[in-house]
Amino acid sequence: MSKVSPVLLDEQLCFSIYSASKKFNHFYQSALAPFGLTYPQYIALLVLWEDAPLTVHQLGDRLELDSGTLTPLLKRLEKQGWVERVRSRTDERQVLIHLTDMAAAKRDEVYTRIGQCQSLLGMSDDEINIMMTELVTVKQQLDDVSNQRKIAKEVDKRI
Amino acid sequence: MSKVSPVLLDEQLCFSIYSASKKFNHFYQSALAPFGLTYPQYIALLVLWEDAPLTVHQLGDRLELDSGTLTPLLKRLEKQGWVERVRSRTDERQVLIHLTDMAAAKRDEVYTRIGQCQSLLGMSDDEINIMMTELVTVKQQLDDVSNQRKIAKEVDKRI
DNA sequence: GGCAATTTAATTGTATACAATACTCTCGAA
DNA sequence: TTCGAGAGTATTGTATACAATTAAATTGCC
Repeated sequence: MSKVSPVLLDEQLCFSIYSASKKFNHFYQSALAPFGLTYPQYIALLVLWEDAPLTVHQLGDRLELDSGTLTPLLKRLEKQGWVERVRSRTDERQVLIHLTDMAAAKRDEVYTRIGQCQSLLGMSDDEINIMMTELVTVKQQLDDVSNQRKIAKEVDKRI
Repeated sequence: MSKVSPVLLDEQLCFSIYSASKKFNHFYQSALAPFGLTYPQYIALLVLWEDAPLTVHQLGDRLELDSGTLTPLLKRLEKQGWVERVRSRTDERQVLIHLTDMAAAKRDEVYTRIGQCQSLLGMSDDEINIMMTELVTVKQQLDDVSNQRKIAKEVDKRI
């Protein structure tokens, strides 16, 4: 006759994170309005500004996104003039994502804009680092759990 | 001749949160697989289990979602037998979301399942509370900034 | 060298999100 | 009382996400 404890939305870490993620999305959408970029488009450009060209797969590794999401996203970025998608000649399976001259030219403008908008949040580097460290731990736990399940499934298959 | 500081993906709090949110989504999808629920469907049910019936608007306030997202989501929950959407008789504009008997009957089963899966994460209540407190602060900052912009726009209009 | 297994992108189908708009319904003021 | 403003929901259009499948290219193994 054990009583089940209720699950209350306001006590769920997942919902805090889900909600914060949506707010950040909105914040960046609005910060990047002068450039017409969405948040996922922006982080794709961030990675490319660090190290272009990259294959779709490499970009997906950094962003934790697959080709189902990236292919249409990159086509939109291409249409807007930020990137070029070029089929690799050494390996015809791969598509290399290059930055255009416009993207290179606008990089510092975007960096500056982001810096200004982030300063509005009034968070210290310390506060940010503490949260990121905690988030790394949570994400690691989530990965571990899902890997355990995958391994369990794999083991089941082989029996 | 001031140099613009680069914006590196791995140093962005937004990306940590975005990525954690996706992992949580996946974690719950998998935890709730026996019930065929997605994460957003699950949190809608959580709110309804706390306090049904609710109007679409009231549910949206709790979940921070609008009718554009909730209407189709609730139709899917209805099709799967979790809720009933009933046009209010006292105010024909409103639609009341009621839980079905099946939803009431399965509540404790879902609560139990979630409790078991969360325990796999191995996080203490303290750790969770600390993170949630920090997230509240971040979200408040994000709200403040976007409200400031809204007010600024409003002021501009009136000039 | 030849072919099965693997790798890489693209495609398909389903489910969020959300801005903008449309459509009812309600309520309050002239 | 009636009409216009506002509220509540649904719809439309665009952009993610991601599982599952497809298609083409490459690699590995004999």
